[in-house]
Amino acid sequence: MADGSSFYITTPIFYVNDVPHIGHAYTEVAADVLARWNRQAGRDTWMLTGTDEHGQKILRTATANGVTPQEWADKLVAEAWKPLLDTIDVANDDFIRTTDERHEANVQRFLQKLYDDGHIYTGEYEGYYCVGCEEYKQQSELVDGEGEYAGQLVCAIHSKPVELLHEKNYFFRMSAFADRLLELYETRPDFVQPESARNEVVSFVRSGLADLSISRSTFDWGVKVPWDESHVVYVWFDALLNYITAVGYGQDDAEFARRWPAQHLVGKDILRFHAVIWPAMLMAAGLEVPRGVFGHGWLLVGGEKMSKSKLTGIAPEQITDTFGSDAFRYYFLSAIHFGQDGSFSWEDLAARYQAELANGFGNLASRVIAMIGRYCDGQVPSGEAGRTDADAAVAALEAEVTDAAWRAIERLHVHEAIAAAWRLVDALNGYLTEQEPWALAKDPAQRDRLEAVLATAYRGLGTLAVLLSPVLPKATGKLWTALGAPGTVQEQPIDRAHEWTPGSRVAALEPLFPRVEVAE
RNA sequence: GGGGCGGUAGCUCAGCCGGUCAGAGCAGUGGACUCAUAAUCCAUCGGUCACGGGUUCAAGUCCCGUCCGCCCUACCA
Repeated sequence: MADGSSFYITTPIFYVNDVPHIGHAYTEVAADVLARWNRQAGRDTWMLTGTDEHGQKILRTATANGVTPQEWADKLVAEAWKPLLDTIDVANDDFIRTTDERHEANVQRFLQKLYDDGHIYTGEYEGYYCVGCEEYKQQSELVDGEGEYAGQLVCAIHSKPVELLHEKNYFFRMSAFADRLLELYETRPDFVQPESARNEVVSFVRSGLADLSISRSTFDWGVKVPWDESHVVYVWFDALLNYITAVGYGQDDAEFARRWPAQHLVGKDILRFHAVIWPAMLMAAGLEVPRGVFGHGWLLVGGEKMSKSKLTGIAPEQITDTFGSDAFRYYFLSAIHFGQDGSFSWEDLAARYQAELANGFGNLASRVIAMIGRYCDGQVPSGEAGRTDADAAVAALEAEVTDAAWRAIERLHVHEAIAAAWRLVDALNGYLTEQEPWALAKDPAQRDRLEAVLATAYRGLGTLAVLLSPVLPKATGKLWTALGAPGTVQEQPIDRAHEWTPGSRVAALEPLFPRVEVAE
């Protein structure tokens, strides 16, 4: 079970040039559920998210829009990225921007230390640079252009011409850390999850690591290299450091010691930055490597990957406007095996909303609350006198799923945790059908049994409220109120969900997941 | 070119070291029930397990090849 230990979880910081789509929201929601769950289990929890605001692409976009890059970033943070967190009900503890003073100053501190310790050298770099990708491309990543770009080499991802750049750069001796990285993957097999992601990382590092160019001098929108202000720090090197600058690196040792190391959650497309470059940077600085890096899958829409670069995304509001934030959270975290790619479709979303949330959980809550209102005048019965083995079985299941869910969360298997809780939803619906409290209510002689059945259902419902509160914070909050239970549902120890304290009276409950009329 | 992953009921997916492995959920169909959001519960229809070979007493489950989708990673220019 949980102790008071620290749990620090991060999402990637969003590149402000993008428009939020459900892929971004998926990562956020996953991190948020893990954070809420750990927090509710008594761990000293911290969830960080934020924005990545430097780099040539943002400079160019801002210029094209006639504003400074800072103004551009401010606008997008205020109008797109922070609102996204509200849209999907994310309760992050902090939001870092790479333009924050606390970040920039300590990126410089970090870099200076690496420089002083001999991990950085001056070199010459020539290569094809894709502005869209913010990185130099290998020949294999380029294709011949078509149409207006015929005859030129273009980036395979962006289909835009690359530029041949030749610049003096500062290089990070990443190659020196290959052996230590391999040892890390070896001794901590769960450092990179899932297994498939780990295998790719290992084979990548085994094939040899090159040093990393970490500065740019062709533009100036970035953190200045402290010993050479004609250079700015490479945007990825800058961005990765947010995970430590946000928790006190360089300026609050106590806070840093309390939080670090973090569990990182990333899309598998940026796994390498987090599982190779980032640990190497930390090793060079003499800091602890992350607790782990989990690379989740992509959301497939119509069989195709949703793309950050191609802006083929679906906006989260399209879903939450109709189904609500709880349904958004539930759908993506339960329907998709966390770590694997998952198919999204409106049909599937609507079907699961209806079958699982409305008819399964929501209706269960309605019928139990309604029966206590009707048969017990709203008084929560103790039910002690009429218990049978059936009630003991439900109680045992509550304990079992509570335990199973928590074990799943500890392994970051969110979908398993939800599935465990859902076993209780199904069991309670079945229990009610078998026990037929509505029939018991017609016979005064069965009064004790009726109260026992309703008490058992009531208890089970409360356990569900606690267990599902990280995933369905809004609905379980309403349910908690209807149950008349003391305090808030978020205050209940989730690793002992089945031990919640019942209330004395139930209150009316509106449908938690109203039926949705679906177009098409 | 190498490496890896996937192709199982209409849909989304489980099936570890070969022997009730042909499954689950949803959808569909039939029935029961009425506390509840026309809900719930029970039963049931449904698959040549991508394709072709092979190993074996026995293969979605191992081997070889082919096709399709995807990921990682080279080389030549």
